[in-house]
Amino acid sequence: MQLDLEALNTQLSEQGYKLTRQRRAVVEVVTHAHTRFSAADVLAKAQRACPDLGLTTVYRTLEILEELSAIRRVHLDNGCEGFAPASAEHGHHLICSRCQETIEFEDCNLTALLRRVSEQTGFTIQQHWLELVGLCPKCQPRK
Amino acid sequence: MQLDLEALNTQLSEQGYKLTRQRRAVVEVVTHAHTRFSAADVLAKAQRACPDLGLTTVYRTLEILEELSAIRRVHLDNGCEGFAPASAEHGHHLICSRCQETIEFEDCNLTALLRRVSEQTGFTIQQHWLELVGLCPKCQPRK
DNA sequence: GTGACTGCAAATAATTTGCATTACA
DNA sequence: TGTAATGCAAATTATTTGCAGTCAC
Repeated sequence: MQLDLEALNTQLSEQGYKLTRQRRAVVEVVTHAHTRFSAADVLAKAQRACPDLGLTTVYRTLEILEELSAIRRVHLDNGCEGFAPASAEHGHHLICSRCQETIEFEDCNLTALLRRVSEQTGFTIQQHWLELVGLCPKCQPRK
Repeated sequence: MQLDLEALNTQLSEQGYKLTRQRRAVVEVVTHAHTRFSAADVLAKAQRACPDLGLTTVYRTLEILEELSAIRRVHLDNGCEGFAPASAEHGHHLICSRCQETIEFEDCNLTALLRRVSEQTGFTIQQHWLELVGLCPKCQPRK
């Protein structure tokens, strides 16, 4: 399920955000991304369509897109953060450690686990963060 | 299961690391931590015992402790990273969103989930990252 | 026309590195 | 004593903010 460029532009507009050239360029890149990305990654790609785009605007736009749940924060290898397209209401990401391909999965049936941990610790669990790393089919060694 | 101060010092020593005053102070703080912490947190606490400790050394020591699996990286709310004591070979952390109390749990029975995701996507899953956030018993509102 | 949006440059913040000095084993 | 470890200051890197000019609606 890929993010829809038009739908996202419409949503921005409906929320009162102006559809500037810069925002369109960022949204274009983000909706077509099939890997996780950093703000700098977005800048590099979006500048092809919009050369005068600045990094500040990328940060500001990513912030908006996160609010709209169009993207979600993920972790990059260096420890700091990046973003990935998010279509599901509640989803997690699976990232290829070799080619960085990133896909979203909605199946997070952690109910039993959460209940056990909750019972054992007395904690009330509010949120969970789950991210999987592996090798996508293309990057797996041939047998 | 708490980290053992002496055991960790011994381990450092056996690995060829010198037991300097600074390292002892950092290890002391880390082994007694019951919340996740940043490098700056460690500096502040460890300086009580070792006033001339520098932040650089804290970073360097945390790096070593991570290699030794005595601590594990976790995520802080601001998006960047922190550390938490790690005793289990493979564990995850449960963090109180109010008081920051952090405990480790080893139960991560994600086998079924991992298998499903793997089957659906064709990915070979190598690692998983799981972190839970909730309210510890002390911080839960009274009924 | 006007307020939201922009880029730039400067400010923050977190972390890393170079280097001369110090201290553990 | 020799080498690893240290603190400091400077360098990097990531991100945020202030502000004057610009543009979508």
